[in-house]
Amino acid sequence: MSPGSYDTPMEVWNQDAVTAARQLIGYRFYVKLGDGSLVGGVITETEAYTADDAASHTFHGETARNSVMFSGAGKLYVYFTYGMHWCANIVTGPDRSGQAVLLRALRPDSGITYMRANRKGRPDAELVDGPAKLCQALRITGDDNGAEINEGRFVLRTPLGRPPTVKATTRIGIRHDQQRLWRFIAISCD
DNA sequence: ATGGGGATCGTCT
DNA sequence: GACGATCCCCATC
Repeated sequence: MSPGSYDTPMEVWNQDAVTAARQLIGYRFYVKLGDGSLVGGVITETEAYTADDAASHTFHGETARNSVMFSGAGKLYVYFTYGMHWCANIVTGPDRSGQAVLLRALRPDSGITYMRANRKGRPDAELVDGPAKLCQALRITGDDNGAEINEGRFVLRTPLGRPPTVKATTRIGIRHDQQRLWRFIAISCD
């Protein structure tokens, strides 16, 4: 695949979560600040969650918390966990199928100063190397649950360089369906 | 370098 | 009432 031939962000999130999670590695995710500047970087780690997957919030059907995952692709699903952490997902297609891609890590390329301020005292290598750290660095909270990507303050863009090599492994922190290799990690990435 | 446990509260049974 | 799609600190090697 040559530069310029990437699927658009909308084409990516309209697919099922597993396909989208793999493809999103190398895409770029940002929050737009009030002054128009971007904070974020290259997506280097994702996980897929589907409705027939016991590890997913949607496995037991629609509830108040997970309703955004059933409300159409291209939105942000943000949930609160362990009494203190936020985690962010991109809802994928098919619409209303209860699927999403957890954003687990970025390689920062914009707004480092903002991320350092939100992750005070942490070395640069630990600014956005986990799902809750990512939300902390970009100040994503429950207020952002349901936000439409590329229509408001959240920006998803195609890769700049060559597509990365991607490795699939077991997902982190789950008890059920550990045999599914639905965690995707960038090995080499431009 | 690696591993165990505490923090902390919304969500669902 | 139990447990989590986690992180951080501290102990130990």
